[in-house]
Amino acid sequence: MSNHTADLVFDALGEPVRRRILELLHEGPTPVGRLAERLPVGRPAVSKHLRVLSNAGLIEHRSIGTRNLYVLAPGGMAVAQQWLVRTWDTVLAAYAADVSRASQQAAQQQSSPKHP
Amino acid sequence: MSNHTADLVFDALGEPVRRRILELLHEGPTPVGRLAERLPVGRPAVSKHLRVLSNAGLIEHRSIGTRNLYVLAPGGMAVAQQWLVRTWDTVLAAYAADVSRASQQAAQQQSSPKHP
DNA sequence: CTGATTGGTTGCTCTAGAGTAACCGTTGCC
DNA sequence: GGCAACGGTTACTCTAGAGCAACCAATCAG
Repeated sequence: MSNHTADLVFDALGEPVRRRILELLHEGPTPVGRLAERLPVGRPAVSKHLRVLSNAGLIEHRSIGTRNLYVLAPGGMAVAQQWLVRTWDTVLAAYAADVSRASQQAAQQQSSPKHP
Repeated sequence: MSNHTADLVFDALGEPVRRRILELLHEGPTPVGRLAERLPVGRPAVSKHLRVLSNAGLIEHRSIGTRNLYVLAPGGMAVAQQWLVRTWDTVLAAYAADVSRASQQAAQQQSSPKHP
């Protein structure tokens, strides 16, 4: 399924510089040199980050001559949001119920089904 | 601002073990020992990950005697979704498609650039 | 009180990966 | 053709952090 894709996406989003790259790309298509100018890292590091982001489906690149313009791609964000919603789905639905039930369990302190 | 909070959230989500913890907590409140049993790491590592997740607002913990039950918290997910939507706002406008609607449009087999 | 269980913390090792410098390939312009 | 500019890749170093073993603190049962 898209589980491994979610792994790639969140692993890519787990780095601050990569998030900054995405924020910079939010302004529009940008070549690598421009990104490196506005980032506290060099161009090789930016290239690596761009490769990771592209592999995760978060950005796309189009080669125009000797220049590569990078743009945001919606696929990665869709995967991330789907994972977030899927993980928190039942929690958001039954959040209040879990809270009150946990309080009752705290008072009773039972239901300890453990197995070696 | 909520920007540093987003940094905390995505940094917490950037680790595979932490994402597994969140998936396990999706099933309901769970103590630390139970998490360590189902994870490929020991209890000290789980404790550290739980601290990071709690610091990011992704989980909450409830001390019941000598047992600590951990549950998912909705605050962290809200921050993550807000950051995602904010970053991809322009892109979503450019593609003129919502995320959930993109799936339906993909089902209708429109000639749009899609990828697995 | 004593023993047992659960959870958290500390000190330590070790690996993944982030960053850089140097080099190479390609394209565009004269 | 020759030259400059832009990007990507490789080899290498170095640091952040993930993991574990051991120990400590707190709680409940008898």
